[in-house]
Amino acid sequence: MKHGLRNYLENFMDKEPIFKDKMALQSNYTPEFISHRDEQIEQVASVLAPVLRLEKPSNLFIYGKTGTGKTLSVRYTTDEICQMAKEKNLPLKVVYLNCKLKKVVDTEYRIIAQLAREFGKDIPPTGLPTDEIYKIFYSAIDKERQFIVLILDEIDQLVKKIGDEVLYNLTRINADLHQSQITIIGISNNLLFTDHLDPRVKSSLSEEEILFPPYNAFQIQNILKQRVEVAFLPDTIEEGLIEKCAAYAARDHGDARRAIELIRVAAELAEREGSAKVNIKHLDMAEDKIEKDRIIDLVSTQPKQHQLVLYSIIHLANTKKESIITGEVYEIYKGLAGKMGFRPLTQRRVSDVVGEFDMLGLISVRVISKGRYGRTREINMSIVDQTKDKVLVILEEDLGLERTEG
DNA sequence: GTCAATTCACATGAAAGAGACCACGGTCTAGTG
DNA sequence: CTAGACCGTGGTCTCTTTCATGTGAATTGACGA
Repeated sequence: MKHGLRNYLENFMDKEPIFKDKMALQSNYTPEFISHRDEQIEQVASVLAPVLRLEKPSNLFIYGKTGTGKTLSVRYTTDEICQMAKEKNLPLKVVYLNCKLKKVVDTEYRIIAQLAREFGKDIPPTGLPTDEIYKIFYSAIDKERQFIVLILDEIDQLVKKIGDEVLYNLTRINADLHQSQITIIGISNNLLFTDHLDPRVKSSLSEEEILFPPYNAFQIQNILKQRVEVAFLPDTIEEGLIEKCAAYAARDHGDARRAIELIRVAAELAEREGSAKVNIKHLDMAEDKIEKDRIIDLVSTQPKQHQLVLYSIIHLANTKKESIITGEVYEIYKGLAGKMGFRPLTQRRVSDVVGEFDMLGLISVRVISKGRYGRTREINMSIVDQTKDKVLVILEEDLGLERTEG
């Protein structure tokens, strides 16, 4: 056994490496040049540039689908401006906040606390009244003259979670500041995001707007080539693979991030397999793996009660041909919960849980009215059978259930 | 046959409670000089 | 005398429950041709 391991490791060392610099495929990597976004970068720059003349830039709202280079372009531009400001000794500070990172920012309190922390204030994770936090934050930024650019990435997530009140407060903050000026850049994946926003917030947030269109297949190809050159050793990628990969990614709305992840995972698989080249087969495997990993991760991190609801749904999906409705799920769930000694949640709650699964893309849900026979959700599994079985096993393990036949 | 009323089985909303967590300030205790 | 342990208070956060209201079309039943 010991020898086996040693052999394996030695083997691994001997093998031809595929990666040269894996960093270039990480999602937080900033390439030296950003392709196909010149126009947008220029626009961002032109909005922010006044800060170099000590004028407050307009608030900026940026939208575009995932993986269209929004974050990258903004960070790139702000970095440049920051650097220039530094050279000229201008008081500029850029704060970047990704609202998607749970646990960091999903309440009003936490956002402001996080912001205050950026300005060197130590704020407890909880325990203080919210307006106290605001006060601390205000005093933190207003203690010296400075320009602040606040980047709120995935701002749609934020509003979905806690509403637009924070944004309202933030956009109005300038009125209360004597020394400093704050500019907000909102980045959203959701194109329709501004529609259900308080009009006051909307108008002040989107003084300027920039749209990031999705990349087309050709552009993704370029980007991939660029990254691949940095990340991989020469001759490790099979002919035509990049094109194929770009085509995959372009198929689902031009997401460059996905394309890069795809090729990274494919290469990892190839490496593990001991293959010297990454080929189409690996790419296909990678596509499966990414999806599967995502789902499995999602499922295993759910709370027990949610898992049980999901288990009930899958169980029903396996035993029953026609589509599933909420009532059935709840019945099964209640039975199982009772058997396992949980106190079952109310139907109201389960209804929401089902909705959450829909949001996560594990199931797809449609509200239908069956006339006289009521109104309910029609539930369909949206994960493939193979993965579904795996999920079922995980759920059974997590919940300590016996395998139920059927 | 037509049309409005009814009815079902939940969906969807709002509010509020339970049980965590945490900071802060006051009080108590034990250790130190 | 003082540092640290130990409360009680007041605040937030998350997950739930409770109570209320909404809803879309199959079904029903009254009505007129």
